[in-house]
Amino acid sequence: MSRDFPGEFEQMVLLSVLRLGDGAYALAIIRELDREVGRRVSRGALYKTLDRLEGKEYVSWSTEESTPDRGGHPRRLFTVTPVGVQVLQAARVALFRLWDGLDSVLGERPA
Amino acid sequence: MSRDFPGEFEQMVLLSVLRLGDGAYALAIIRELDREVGRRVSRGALYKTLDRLEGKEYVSWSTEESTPDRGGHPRRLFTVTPVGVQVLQAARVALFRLWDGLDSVLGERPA
DNA sequence: ACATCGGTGTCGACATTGTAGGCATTGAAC
DNA sequence: GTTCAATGCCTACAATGTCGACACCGATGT
Repeated sequence: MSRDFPGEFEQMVLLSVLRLGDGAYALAIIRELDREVGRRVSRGALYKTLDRLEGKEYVSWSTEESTPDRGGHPRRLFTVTPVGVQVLQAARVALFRLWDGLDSVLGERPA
Repeated sequence: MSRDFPGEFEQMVLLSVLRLGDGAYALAIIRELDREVGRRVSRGALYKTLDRLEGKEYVSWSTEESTPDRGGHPRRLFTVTPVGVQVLQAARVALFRLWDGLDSVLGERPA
């Protein structure tokens, strides 16, 4: 029984994938989250979430073709599916609705 | 080991409590969530979340003094603590950061 | 009186999401 | 050929999300 609303972390991961464009593989996502919002997560945590997002068809992926400079597994490059984008839009709309009128409490909208 | 980031639903509940001001008791919150973002939850679900928020000291409450017109337990009136407000602010800033630059994908910011 | 109903809050159980740490693989560097 | 770094994968556990059933008590009917 999948919810309509992605979890808090799922949402951030989806957004990071969007931001990274073609470079969205796991380690890059981790760095992005750390850089942008100071969120530190382990690889295991991230992969788990990515797998779940894949299960809900919010993301899909393909392995990188170019030979990995440094060995090991090839990178998995993620992209957000149209459904994933929809869900993000819906989540954003919902939050804006709830934030509306609360500027005096929460402060001005961040730039 | 409490996280810094409130869960997705926790956040919405906190926002609803803020919106409702003094009228923030459980049933009102449920109606608010349904009205604003179309989210339907049972009372059990909500109380559980409110209790957890209390545990983290993001909300506090007091029972309504005025005699309840219709019997039963007195209403619990919730308020968001300063810490709760802080957390909401932080969450909002984080999301704004991640949304930044994605308008072409997510569409214009909702009013 | 008595049963019923409607608005409350409470509890116990289970599903989903969040999180870490350790293992496996392979090329490069020494 | 040993070590190291960059990957991905798996198992286990913690936190959050969710419901349904229960208990309480005033009002309202009968």
